[in-house]
Amino acid sequence: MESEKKFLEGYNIESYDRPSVTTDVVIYTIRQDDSDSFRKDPEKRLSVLLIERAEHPFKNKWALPGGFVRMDETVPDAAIREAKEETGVKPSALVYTGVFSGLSRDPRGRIISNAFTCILSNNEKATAGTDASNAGWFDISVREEDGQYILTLKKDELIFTERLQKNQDTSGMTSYIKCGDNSLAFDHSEIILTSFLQLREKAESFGLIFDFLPPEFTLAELQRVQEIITDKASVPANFRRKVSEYVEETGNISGGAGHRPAMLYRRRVKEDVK
Amino acid sequence: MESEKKFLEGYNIESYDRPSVTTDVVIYTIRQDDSDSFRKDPEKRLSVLLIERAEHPFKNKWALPGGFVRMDETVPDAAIREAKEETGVKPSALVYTGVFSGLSRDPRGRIISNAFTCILSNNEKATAGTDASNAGWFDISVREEDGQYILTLKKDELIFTERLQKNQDTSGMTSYIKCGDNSLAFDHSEIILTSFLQLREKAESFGLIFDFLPPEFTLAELQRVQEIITDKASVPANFRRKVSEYVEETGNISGGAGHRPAMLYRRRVKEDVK
DNA sequence: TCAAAAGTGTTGAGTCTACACCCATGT
DNA sequence: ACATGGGTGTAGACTCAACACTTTTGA
Repeated sequence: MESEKKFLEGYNIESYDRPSVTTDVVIYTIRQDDSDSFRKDPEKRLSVLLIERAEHPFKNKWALPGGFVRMDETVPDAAIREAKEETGVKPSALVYTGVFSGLSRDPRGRIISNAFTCILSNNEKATAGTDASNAGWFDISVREEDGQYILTLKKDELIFTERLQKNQDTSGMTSYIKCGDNSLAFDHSEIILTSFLQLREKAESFGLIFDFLPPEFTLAELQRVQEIITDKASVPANFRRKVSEYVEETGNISGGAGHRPAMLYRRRVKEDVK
Repeated sequence: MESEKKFLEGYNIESYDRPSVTTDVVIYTIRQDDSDSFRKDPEKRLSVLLIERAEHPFKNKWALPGGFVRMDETVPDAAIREAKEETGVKPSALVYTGVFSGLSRDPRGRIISNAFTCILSNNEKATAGTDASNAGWFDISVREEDGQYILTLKKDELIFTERLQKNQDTSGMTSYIKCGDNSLAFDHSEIILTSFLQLREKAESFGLIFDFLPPEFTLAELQRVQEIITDKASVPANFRRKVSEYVEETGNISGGAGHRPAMLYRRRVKEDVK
């Protein structure tokens, strides 16, 4: 097409006002304390990676890993790059979370962020943070109280609590609006809540829970992951029956844990015909 | 914070290379033919709004409504504006669909699009297109054939067929890749497929189907909407029982069709305690 | 020996599907 | 009258939560 070629030669995209684009990543993992009893499973907690900002804006506040999307990478690639930079590990389960584009979400100017959720399996030993930045895992919990969500992030003595109000605009878009002041940078508490609610919903139907574990795992480990995320206990006998359609036996046996060894399973790849 | 203020004064966001941001909107409605029998329900079809591009790039190709996000509006607001411009009506059910950020998706340069799905209730009489643009409703259907999705869009004699391959990258992001040449502009066939699969999944669990109908409707109408989208028939007796938790009676009665009048229902607002 | 977890079996409640059947209407 | 959609009832299949019970290990 000759005329299209000519059009493109005359077209300069730089000549229009436009926003900047960043990506932010909510990285989850499950951490455990050292065991107190030799037999008992150590307590495990769902955690999110945050970074203490070394530079303005929001200097010294904690924020999600993230940054500007480069000209030569897609948005998901940028998210993977950010996650790898902060943990040293390529995350699994990159899931799209949403756009965050409030007009004053960033004091530097008009910046639109595309947020992703991803998961680090607990056998990868991630190095939280680079030399340049101070990073840390925060235990996350969310509870609902008269229509508001209360998000709590906790790392040792550092505790952030944010109240967020669910909002449906006239077109049916749902978003979450902070009540009160920032304890996290930007609108990151909204991003984290959005991401967490997505994660919890998927985990209830056995989605994303496999990504927290190594390729081979016991059903009890898998059940524990689901329970930690959804905050709902289930009966082992029932869990193993419901999950059976998603897993298959490896033939290997776990051992060395003060009790009867368990069959190791792997995730079932395809939807096999029944 | 004095130092933050100073930082921001020295910060010029314009000095960085950055992509442009657009939004594209997949607008659905359900259309019906004129009735052939006085009694029988007219046949209904799910349709998507497309616009024939008047300008380069992709001049004379059909594309989704969309455009650049302005500096003074959020991304969802831009989507609502675009939808209103092309239909004259404010759409309901704006749902986030995804980011599309392939490096060469737009010949004008690096452009990232955030796509939305929205729905026009069939009682609004939308005026497809503005004076400036040629717009039209295309019947949409998707079928699966040995692992590929086949998307068909049809308006009178105009028929577009696109084959798309499901792709999971190593991080678990799923996307759909066109096989063969473009019959639609940009990567819009991928956006439409992504949107449609989301719509169908939600419709199966009674999501989004209400937005195709006026505020008061009969259960048969609602059932028809679900059947059109999911392409699965259900038994009326069972449908009405399953849907009962999402609706409530209005007390009004429909009439004037060649058969027994039906109770009109509305969407139930809250999750009432049982 | 025994605490802890692995794993199987069973029962009763509830849900879902398919089908049979009657109702009300406008032409 | 009758085709068409509105609406209720129900038997059998299936699913699921809860609980009882046996097995196997390492210290």
